[in-house]
Amino acid sequence: MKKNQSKISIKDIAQELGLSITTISFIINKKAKNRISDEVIQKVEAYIEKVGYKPNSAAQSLRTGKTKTIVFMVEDISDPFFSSVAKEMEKLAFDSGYKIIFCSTDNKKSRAIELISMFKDRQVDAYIITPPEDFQDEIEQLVSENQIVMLFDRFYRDADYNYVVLNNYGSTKRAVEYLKNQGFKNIAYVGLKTELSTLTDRFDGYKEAVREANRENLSLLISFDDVKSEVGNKQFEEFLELHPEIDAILFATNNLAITGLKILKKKNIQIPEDIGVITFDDRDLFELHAPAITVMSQPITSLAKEVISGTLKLLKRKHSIQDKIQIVLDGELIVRKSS
Amino acid sequence: MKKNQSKISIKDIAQELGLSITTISFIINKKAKNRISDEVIQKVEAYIEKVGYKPNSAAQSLRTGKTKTIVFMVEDISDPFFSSVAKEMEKLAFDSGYKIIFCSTDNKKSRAIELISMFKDRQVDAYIITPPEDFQDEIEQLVSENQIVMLFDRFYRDADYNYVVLNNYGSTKRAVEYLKNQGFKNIAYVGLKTELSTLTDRFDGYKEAVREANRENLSLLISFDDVKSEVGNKQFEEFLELHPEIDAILFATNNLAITGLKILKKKNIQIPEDIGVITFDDRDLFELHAPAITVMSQPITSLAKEVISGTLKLLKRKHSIQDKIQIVLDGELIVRKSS
DNA sequence: CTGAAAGCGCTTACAG
DNA sequence: CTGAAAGCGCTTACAG
Repeated sequence: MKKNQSKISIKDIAQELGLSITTISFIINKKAKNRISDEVIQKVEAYIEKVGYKPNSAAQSLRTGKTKTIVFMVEDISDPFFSSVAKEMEKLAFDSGYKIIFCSTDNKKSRAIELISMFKDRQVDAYIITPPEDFQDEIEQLVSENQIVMLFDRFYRDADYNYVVLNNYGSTKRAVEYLKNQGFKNIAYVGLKTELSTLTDRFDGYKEAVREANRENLSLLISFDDVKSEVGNKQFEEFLELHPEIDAILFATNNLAITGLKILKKKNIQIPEDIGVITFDDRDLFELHAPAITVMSQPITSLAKEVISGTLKLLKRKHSIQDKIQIVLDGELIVRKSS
Repeated sequence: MKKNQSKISIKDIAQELGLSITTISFIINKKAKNRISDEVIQKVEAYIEKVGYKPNSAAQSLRTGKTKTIVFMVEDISDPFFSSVAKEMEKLAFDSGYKIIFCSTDNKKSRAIELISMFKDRQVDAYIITPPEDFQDEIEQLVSENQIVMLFDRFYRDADYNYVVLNNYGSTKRAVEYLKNQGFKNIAYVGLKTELSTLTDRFDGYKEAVREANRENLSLLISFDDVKSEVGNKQFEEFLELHPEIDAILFATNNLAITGLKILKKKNIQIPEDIGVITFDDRDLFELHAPAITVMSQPITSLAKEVISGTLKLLKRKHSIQDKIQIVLDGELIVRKSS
């Protein structure tokens, strides 16, 4: 009883009970129905329970080629949006017997390539990927190797992959229309200079909304790497000075909003009296801010559920040539004082 | 060239080059020195490079008993403190050939037990654990099974395990002394009702600091589960009403501070005029808050580095009976407007 | 209803 | 300096 339990193998059990390893294996894998007598099943299951036997997963992987592992490659696991999704996903995956390995690309293509190459050695069963810029060739390569790939947060409009994303276009349009209905006239958009669908869709949604309202397109696009730097701060300041007519701003990401709020505070601009504010992604920061910030919140739990259930569905499929899983969810507008 | 590269095995290479798999294996594992001729080594390495061969990790694991996997069991991966540490750890571990699996216990003992049992099947090489309450027996069990265990963020003062933690006692004492020097008289402590060393050490540091200053112990301890609920809010409000003399508050965790700041705002209490504020853990929220909040920040990068380098050191050891790795790091006081 | 045996892809003690 | 072979712990096609 005091022996190291991880040393018990199927062979030990077979020997102990006077059965073959075949029989034990069938019972463990629930493939015993109509093959093994109930009496034997009972005896084996009781024994397994008693000694706390757990199959060696390395041996199973070697034999079956499956590792029961899913990689979740995000932009940045310390970003509250991704870490919240990760937490929800983790539990769902564990409950289905899969473990998840998280990794961050920092939106760097080179890092993402490194990571994928590393995980190929480890033979993971599926990839959930938040691709960085200019990454479609790598995704295509992975798919062509018959790997299971699920895109998350961003996708490629012209390609037929599996994905779970927000309705960025519609959610942004809705946010702008809300600001318009609140009486704001000159609504600006502060976004990222990037080809990622998440951001281009948001920008398109904004442009369409102002076009429909016959208003001017007042937009500033900042490079990803500049957002948290002085360069980004300066660009935003200059943008405000160049367009004194702006009376509301839609920030396309929570990091942009944080940068923007700092500058607005520094310039002593009152929210919402001088400028109304709304941003993507809810964070407790926005709720606690004075004034509290209106947000277009992403449905974290639903996104996580769709990603995992979609990926598990793909893992169960026999052929990869079936329909793609393509899910688009709407954001939720949470109105606070800033607008 | 277009063949599925994951199908290449050591056997294929041996056959192709007219060598034995032994030779190939030695070269792959850098054990070829003084055994294999340089000429052969060169030839094999070139071929491996050319075909992009990667060893099958399941087979390696089965053979060696090592999985090159580390589990990092945190309280909550969506908490900014843990996700920031996780991100730093991830890179360091990957660079050493280890992958990390994150999981959250939500400070629930039952969940933590489930997770450990699950990872035992997977035979991970090491456990980095942020134990929930009343978990010492489980840690002891794991250690007695010769598993590699590294405690993080919290530890057991009376037991000799490996750990990397903050100097919670000293850092809290320093924070209180700073408030005292700023002229605050009645400094309150808002903490958690728990036996976790992190929190008891912080509370002890506070108590010692007020004792030395001949001031009263003004403290409120809230249950972990109540922090983000109405119960916690009410407890904090009542505490303030009961002690109108309080002119400064030290929050022991960032979540407590968020709750507290919401209430202070609601009650229209001015910071720092009416009450000075300082909290543990830095978050951009605190920097952006009006006024910006003074924090006792944890050295995320150093903590992550110590945890990983310590764990890797343990993994390299032959005998588990050597000295424990026990690291204590100081917090950094970042002074802002709130104090 | 049950079992003997091959084989997944490695590592390494042993032999030469 | 190089190789034949055992064995890690499973799963499963095949035989009875």
